[in-house]
Amino acid sequence: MSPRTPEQFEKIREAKSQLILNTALRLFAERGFYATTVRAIAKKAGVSKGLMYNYFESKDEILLVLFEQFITLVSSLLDPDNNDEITNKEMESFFMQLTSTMSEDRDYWKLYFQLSMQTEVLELLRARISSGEMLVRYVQLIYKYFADRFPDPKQQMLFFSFILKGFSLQYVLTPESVPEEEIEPFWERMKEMFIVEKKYNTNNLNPK
Amino acid sequence: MSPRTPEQFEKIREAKSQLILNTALRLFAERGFYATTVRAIAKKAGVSKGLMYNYFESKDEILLVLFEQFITLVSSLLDPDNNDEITNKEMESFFMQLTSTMSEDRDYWKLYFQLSMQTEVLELLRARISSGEMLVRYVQLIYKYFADRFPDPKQQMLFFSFILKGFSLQYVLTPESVPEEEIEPFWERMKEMFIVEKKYNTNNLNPK
Amino acid sequence: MSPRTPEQFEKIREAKSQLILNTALRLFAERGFYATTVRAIAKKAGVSKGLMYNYFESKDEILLVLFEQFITLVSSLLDPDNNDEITNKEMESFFMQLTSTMSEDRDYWKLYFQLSMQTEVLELLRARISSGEMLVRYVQLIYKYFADRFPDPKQQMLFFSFILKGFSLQYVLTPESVPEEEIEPFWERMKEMFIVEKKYNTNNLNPK
Amino acid sequence: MSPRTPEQFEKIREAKSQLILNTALRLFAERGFYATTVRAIAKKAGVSKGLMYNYFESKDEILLVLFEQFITLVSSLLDPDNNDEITNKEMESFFMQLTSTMSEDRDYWKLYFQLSMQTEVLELLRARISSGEMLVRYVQLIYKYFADRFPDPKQQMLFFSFILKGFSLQYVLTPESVPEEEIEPFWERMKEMFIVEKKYNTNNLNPK
DNA sequence: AATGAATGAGTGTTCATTCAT
DNA sequence: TATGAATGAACACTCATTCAT
Repeated sequence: MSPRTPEQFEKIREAKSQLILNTALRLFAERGFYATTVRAIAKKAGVSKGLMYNYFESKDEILLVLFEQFITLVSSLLDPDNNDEITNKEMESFFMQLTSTMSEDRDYWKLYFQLSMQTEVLELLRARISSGEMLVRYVQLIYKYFADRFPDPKQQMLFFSFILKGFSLQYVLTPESVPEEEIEPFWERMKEMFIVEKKYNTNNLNPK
Repeated sequence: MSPRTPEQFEKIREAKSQLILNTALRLFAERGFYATTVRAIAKKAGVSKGLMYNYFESKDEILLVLFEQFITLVSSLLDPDNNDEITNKEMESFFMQLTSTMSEDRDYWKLYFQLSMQTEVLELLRARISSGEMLVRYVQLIYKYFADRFPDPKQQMLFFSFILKGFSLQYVLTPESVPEEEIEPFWERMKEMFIVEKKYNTNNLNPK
Repeated sequence: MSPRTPEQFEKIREAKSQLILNTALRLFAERGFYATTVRAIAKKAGVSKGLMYNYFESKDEILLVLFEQFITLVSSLLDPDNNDEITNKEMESFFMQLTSTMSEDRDYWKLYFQLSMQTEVLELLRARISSGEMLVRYVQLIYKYFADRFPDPKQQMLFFSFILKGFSLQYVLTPESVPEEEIEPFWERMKEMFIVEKKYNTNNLNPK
Repeated sequence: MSPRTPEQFEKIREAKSQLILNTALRLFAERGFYATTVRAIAKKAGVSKGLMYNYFESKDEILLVLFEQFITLVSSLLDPDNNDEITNKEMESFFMQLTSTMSEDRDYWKLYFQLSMQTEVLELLRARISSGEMLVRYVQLIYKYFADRFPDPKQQMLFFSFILKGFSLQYVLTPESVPEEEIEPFWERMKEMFIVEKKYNTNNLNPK
């Protein structure tokens, strides 16, 4: 048999790597990070424990990579065409995408919410996550959105974030508690509340 | 020397027991249940590992007792004078108490949110928690509140729960992200939205 | 109230001591030495753990004292009037007493058999038991009994000891497997086999 | 390098497994089950504590496997060619095998006797041992043997069991107390007593 | 690239024993 | 004399990680 080309090797590595990641994600979301053993991931993925360490340095690193994938996922949601400001259209599209990503990538979201409650795991990630600055940028953009439209932008933004957070949490963790037929009206209400004509045209990007 | 009286023993037990519970609560909230070792609790509480098992059957039981204390805490918040329905006044007072309990008993709430993300720990509790029915009762009461006031009670209640959940989460986990001066306006807005005159006077307690 | 006299104190001590011993014996026989905790003995005896150490140095010492009481019990069984030899009558009475002591003091016997299987516990006792020499004397007496009556005393004595050991074991540990009505015939058979006229009149006390 | 083949792994597992079992058996027989720590087994077997749990679920399971091996051992002794009845020849051969197995597999027998005195350990085994029915069958066969040969089969069988039990106990626990040269005559005597012509030809398998 | 046997530090838990009262 | 809170060494067991093959 002819030896595999380097490209083929790379492909195999890539596939195995994703297999392990996907399996780990499912188990982390299901049972929690601590309660999931490396052995369990290996077994479910159909590979040996040893092989996993060929792809990832540690259990922690698997989590880290998954978290980075999640950040990328979320980033793509938020990413507006125009980097200077978020338009009403973009906001509306963001609403729609949010519901769909939470359905499709529920495990990522479950994991995310799980982690956000556990300071000690977050520490582990924070040190190695480089996307911090990006988030700051988004917060600024969103603040501008509200500042352009409301006399009390901080209050509006806070309220907005509470609702989104609450919805996400409930929709991700206990989807059965959010009736299908109420989702559409919910977003309609959100649009009415927060998607309004731009009035103030500020350039101040800083919430403070 | 004469031995301690039973009352003295009871006093000692009560004090130590609370000391251990408080220490455990702080650590659980800080680091998470799994990441907190029995040794760490003992050390921080200034007692021996062995003594902890004199007071609690297991690490799990400590969690259980803390959870029960939390349930009691929450129950007292929700308990309306009149068991048949929640009045506007009671709802208003509930809003106020919520903020204060989340400040004062932040660790209980942190622990609660943590647990609500971790299915496997919840299982452990669910089997031994008897307060389930009580909660059902509350949900019914709250539903009646909305049914009495709004033409679309399910939507309102859902929206209401999203906001409360989002606020609680943010206020408990990252209080620094909720500016002090925005809290009062937030509750005002909540009152405007949800505390309105009773109109429909339904007797149907069931959301379905 | 007048203070107790030293004699009264002594009486109280004696009674408490026996209470603890009896309780321990029952539990040891029931559950085994290792599986019986000091706490369990204290609880069942209705005294505090601390008090037990007022009477006995350790859990091991309780066992030791019980074992010594057992040795005393057995000694009284074997003790013939005439120290020089065992008569037919004495042997017959020994048979009878054996059955009755095994009924009445079953717990002591159970404990004894338990210990005889556990080398490590025996070591503990052996070092502190002083009754060893006495037993040697008995073996010599019994050997003389057989030497006086049989041409093959060693074989007879061995057979005799097998049967007694087997009977005792079964009667003590699983009395329900020894039908009441078969006990009398069993001893009759033993008498026929081993209680015979003295023939050889040896003075040789040594089996070898 | 290429990984080991499954066969190689199986071989390693088998060897290690037996190594651990043998070491455990020796220590259990020597010191008793409770007094033997997992650490001690690991140390003596020259493996790590952790590895033992790769092969056995628990210390209890090691005991269970050893007990099952013992049951298999004993079964092979008792198993007559003809399942309907035990012949004189089979009984004679049983006598011979008994002595040899007790010499060769003394540790198994020591462990067995130890366990039969300790109710609490037995409970552990009883729940998981499936060989109970087989033993009932043997008892029936042996009863038939006596019923076919003696007018008082129950008495004979009882006597028989006492002697065997007594002999076994003494031979296993204190072999030095059973002189080599007396063993042959002992079995001769047993043969004379219990191996006789078949007379009654009963079909009743039940002792009652 | 791939395996799983092997490790050992760490976990929750037990229990005989001590000691302040 | 009497109590039970308190200790800590020891226990059975777990699991991320390493490594010979």
